[in-house]
Amino acid sequence: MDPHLLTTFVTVARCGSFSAAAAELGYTQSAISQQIAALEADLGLPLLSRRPVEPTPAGRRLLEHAEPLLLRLRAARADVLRSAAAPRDRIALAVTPLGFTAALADRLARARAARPRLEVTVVTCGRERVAALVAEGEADLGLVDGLAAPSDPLRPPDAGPMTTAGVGEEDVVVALPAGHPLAGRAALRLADLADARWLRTPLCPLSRLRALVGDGFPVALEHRGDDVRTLIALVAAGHGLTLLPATVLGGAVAGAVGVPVSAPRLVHRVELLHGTLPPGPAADLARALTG
Amino acid sequence: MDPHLLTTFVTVARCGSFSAAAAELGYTQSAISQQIAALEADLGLPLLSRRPVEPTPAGRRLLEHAEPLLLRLRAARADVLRSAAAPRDRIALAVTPLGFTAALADRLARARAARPRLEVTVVTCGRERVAALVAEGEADLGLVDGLAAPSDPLRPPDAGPMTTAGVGEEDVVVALPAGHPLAGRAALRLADLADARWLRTPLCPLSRLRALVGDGFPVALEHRGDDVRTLIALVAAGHGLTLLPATVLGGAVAGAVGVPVSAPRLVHRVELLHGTLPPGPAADLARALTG
DNA sequence: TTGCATTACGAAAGTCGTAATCATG
DNA sequence: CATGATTACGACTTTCGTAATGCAA
Repeated sequence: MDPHLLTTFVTVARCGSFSAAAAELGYTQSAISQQIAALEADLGLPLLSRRPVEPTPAGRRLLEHAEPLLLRLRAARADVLRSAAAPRDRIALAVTPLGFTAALADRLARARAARPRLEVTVVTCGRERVAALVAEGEADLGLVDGLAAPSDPLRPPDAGPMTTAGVGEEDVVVALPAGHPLAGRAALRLADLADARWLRTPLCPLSRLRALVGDGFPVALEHRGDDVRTLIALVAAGHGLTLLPATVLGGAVAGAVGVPVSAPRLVHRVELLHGTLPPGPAADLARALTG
Repeated sequence: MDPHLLTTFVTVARCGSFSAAAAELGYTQSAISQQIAALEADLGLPLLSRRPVEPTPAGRRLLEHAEPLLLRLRAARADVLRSAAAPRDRIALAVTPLGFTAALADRLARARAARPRLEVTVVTCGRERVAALVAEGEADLGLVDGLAAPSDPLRPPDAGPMTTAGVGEEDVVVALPAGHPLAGRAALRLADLADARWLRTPLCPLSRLRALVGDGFPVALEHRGDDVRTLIALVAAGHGLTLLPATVLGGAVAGAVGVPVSAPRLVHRVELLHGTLPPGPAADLARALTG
């Protein structure tokens, strides 16, 4: 179970081909074949069926372990290296699209005012990638958002030991087309909307919604991507509903209306993610964001 | 960051000596020296100070990552192997001393009655070890106990992906010497006992208690080991207080008295731990224990 | 001097690439 | 057949053990 072989294995599984994986990893077909053979010999199990190249049941099981394992390995390496590195005046912030709220942007601005020389990079990406970037030390701090019961933690993806701290909670609204029969209501119960058609979007994962509220929430349309304006346009055009933070869809925006959720009590929560921070700008910024 | 080198590193760090680690791992002194050198070269950092052999700050950081990482690696391997193995009529159960309650023993007995050919092994050990045994597949099921707020999960140590399920909660009592001024009370508030002297014992971790109740609970005596009778004897002799499940210290036992805790609301909770179980005796037993 | 880590070096094993071979759609 | 995985084999690299060397109590 050499990580080297594991990396090759996940690449082959992803590519569905030995030769494609060889090209991607800069090896020859033959080397890949030998590595997979070595891994299979080590475990005493076939991991891939050939022609077409697909993981066997055991291979699928290994895949589930391998990715997070390799991530943790990179994270450990990065953390040790970082712990010995000199603090730098460059900060990288990884944020989910709805995680970087106006309030947090303000706090960041105030913190920067006190440290004018501080270079800041902000990267927007999905929650798993945020966690991975923070774990691997590519980002010093991460901001992930999600639905939660009030003051409940978010449970970000496990990418190794990491500190989390809530940095903001705000109300949640149902995004409805302006002409929707319920658009005029003062508040809505989510249970009453479980049979409506919903948008599947990374900005509001339906799986999370079902875990918090219950079954239902059938998918009307899938939206891939980060852009909130696209999402609101889809809602406005009646393709389906979604949930958004109240500050994002305050009143009526571009043909969509946000109606507060009265039950169950839900909040849009933002959490700060970081590894063990050495004293320096990153730690200061973490304090500033925590408020 | 080869796991092989990592294993060598943690062994050397634990032994505090290259030669002792060499003996333990079945290598020569020279090989160990070369492996540590390779790891240090890979990270570009000194990890051990020599004479005496002690981890450097970077080495300490690496140690924190290495142990759980290696555990997860073994766990992944075991899980893949297990997923492909035929179900066997032998079950191993890893339990913490207070995790294997009478109620659970009964459920186990009933489950065995239905499957007379089932061989069962029960291993008692600490919570980390239970988690590790389950993760590595040495045990099919684990039972860990701990203090928690009612219906709150226990958060067992992270040893890889694992399913947890509550299998029992019962009240908690403060164990007091029979002659203690408070021994006659119907109930006690823990906050009032924060200044009393407490026993440090793995059966009731004070760190957990402090996290749930607050600071205080100074240590009067440390007890290492699993034996509840020893613990009760220590309480009876006035060496300090501890918390126990109500069924363990129901009335007065051997000079100690259990007084219910009225505030905060705490329970002694037992959780079942297991990996993904293939259909078979282990899964059946898990169902039986869950009740 | 003694115990223990390091270095030098040769033997053994492992890993990769080239090229031939094999299997399957 | 043709595409793509496997096998054979040689070159190179890595890793270990033996033995000599270095170093601090």
